[in-house]
Formats: sequence, C-alpha cells, structure tokens
Amino acid sequence: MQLTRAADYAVRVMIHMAGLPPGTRASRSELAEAVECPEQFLSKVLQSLTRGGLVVSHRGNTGGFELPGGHREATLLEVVEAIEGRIRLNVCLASEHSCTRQGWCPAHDVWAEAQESLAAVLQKATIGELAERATARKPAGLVKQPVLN
Amino acid sequence: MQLTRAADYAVRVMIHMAGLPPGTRASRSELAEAVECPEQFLSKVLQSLTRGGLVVSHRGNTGGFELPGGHREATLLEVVEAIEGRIRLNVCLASEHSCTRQGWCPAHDVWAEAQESLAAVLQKATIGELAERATARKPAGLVKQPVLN
DNA sequence: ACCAATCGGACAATAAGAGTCTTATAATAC
DNA sequence: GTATTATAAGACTCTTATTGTCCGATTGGT
Repeated sequence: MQLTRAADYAVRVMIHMAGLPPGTRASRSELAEAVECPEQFLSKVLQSLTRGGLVVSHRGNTGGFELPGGHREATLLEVVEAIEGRIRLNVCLASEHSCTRQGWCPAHDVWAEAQESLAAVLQKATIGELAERATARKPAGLVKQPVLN
Repeated sequence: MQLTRAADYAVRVMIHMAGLPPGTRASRSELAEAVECPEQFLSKVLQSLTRGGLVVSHRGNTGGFELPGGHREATLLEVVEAIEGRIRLNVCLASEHSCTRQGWCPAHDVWAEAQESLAAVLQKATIGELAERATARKPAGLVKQPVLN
C-alpha cells in the first residue's frame, strides 16, 4: 500500500520540469541530480513518462527531455498511473467479475470509495501549480527550511 | 499501491464475525470457508488480529475466535493497520526527517492529503455497519461454494 | 489421558521493487 | 562520413515482500 520509488521520482521530475522556463530541454544527468535519483534508474522512469506522452525525449548530442508543448496541466494521478498503471486498491476492483463476492460484499464499496477519494486528491493537483508552489517556497540559495510543528 | 491479500482477508473475516450473534465462537476452518481463504494462511491473519486486540482467540477443544466483548465498532482502518502497519502512501510521510526535500517539496503535501483522505474513508466504515449491510444484501439461503483444494 | 483446537516458528515459491550494465540508435558537430 | 554525445531498450542482479504451507508445541475441555 505504498507508492513505488519510481512513481515518486516521476512526480519529482515532472514538477521540476514544470518549474523550468517553457521549452527548456533538460538532460538526464541534470534531472537526476535535481531529483536525487540514480541516473540509470531515472532513465527508466523517464522512458515510462515518454511512452505515456507526459514528456518528450530527444536523442543525440543536444538531447534531453522537455514537457510536450510546455504544457503543465498534467495531474499527479496521470503521472503516477503512467508509472504504476491504473490505481487499484484491491484486486476486487479490477473488473466486474474478479471477485466471487461481488454483489453483496459490503467491503467492496468501501474500497471503491477509498480509491475514488485517493484518486480525486491526486487528480486535482497539477504539476504546474506544484511547480509554482515549489519555487515560491524554495528561496534561490536554499540551505534548509525549518520544519513545521 | 495495493492492499495485501492478508488485509483483505482480515476485513472479510472481521465483517463475517460481526455478522454472527454476539458471543459466537467461530472455528478457524469455519471462518476460512466463509472468507474463501486458505485455512493456514487465515491462521496467520487471525494471529495478527489477535495481537492487535481486534479478536480474541481460545485454544483447546472448544476453541475458536470471537470479537472481544462482541464489540463491532472496529473500523476498516484499524483492521487494515493491524495487518499492514500504519498506512504510508510514500516514504516521505514516515517521519519529519525522512526526506531531505521536506519543507519545500510541494508533492509532500499532496501525499499527505491523499493519505488522509484514504484513511478517512476507511475510518468511517465500521465492521458492524458493514456486517448489517452484508446480511441485508445476501440472499437468505445463499449456497456455500465448495472450496477448491 | 485423550482429543481437538489454536500458536508459533521454519520453510518455500513467486513476484515485485530498485537499480545496474551493456548494447543499440539517433542527432549533431566536425 | 565519422566521431561524439545523448537517450532507448533489454538483460541482468540483488533484496525484500507476499502468499502460502508444514509441523511440532501448547492449551483447554471431556
């Protein structure tokens, strides 16, 4: 019941890219550093994001990654699902016939509602907003921010 | 990002027990059949629930499991957490210092909110309510399905 | 004392997670 | 055209978690 590291890195890297000037092409090593992720592993993450159409990749000498059309409206739900596939809190939510107890098992409804509620939170957060919040909070030469409470 | 089978079985078994007359002592094999779970595996699940105080176990000839004091107010959140431990949607939610990006990373807040929202749904569902809903929905003479082994 | 039941530890098979490494392949600069 | 530099993609490894199973120990009632 936990996000994978890959999905976490994916969100980080998307937010980071959304914070760059539109059209910026960022290299893998640059992103890996910003996101605190092993470069080769981030490679895999970026490939998934590329396949999902959330970033575009360019090979060759001046290659790198950028947001397609600089659009920053992707939601966290989209990013997470590009890496992990559709969110399914329980196996019984997979299909209409994946559970013999469907139709009367009252837990089913709760799983469905919980999943819906979780997805809703992730869906209303766009990487654009989060990138703004990040730059607002992170002063240019950040040392360390005091932790709340 | 999925519930374990063990947690699913735990919820099933708790709901089943909450649907029995108060004070009923159910044997493991009986529960295993009702819950469609391998008996030995359910044994482990029941042990966790016992350690968490959500059921009481009795050994010996007339042994079995029952809800402590017949109380049916346990929530799905309690049941799930008795099996899986505290719900943590992301590693950065573990402690205040588990992530170097805390204090400015805007994703953190979203994970926290999503987790909160998920937990809230699970917390407002008690096994008593769900048991009532189950008996209401499940046709009276529902034929029990033979277990495949 | 016996029987029937749970407890608890050991074991095993499989899958998933988290990376790493190596070999393509593409784009640019020369 | 070739060298250079960057990503793509697949094979590979290591570790941990999941999902069980098995069996002897313990417990409680008859």
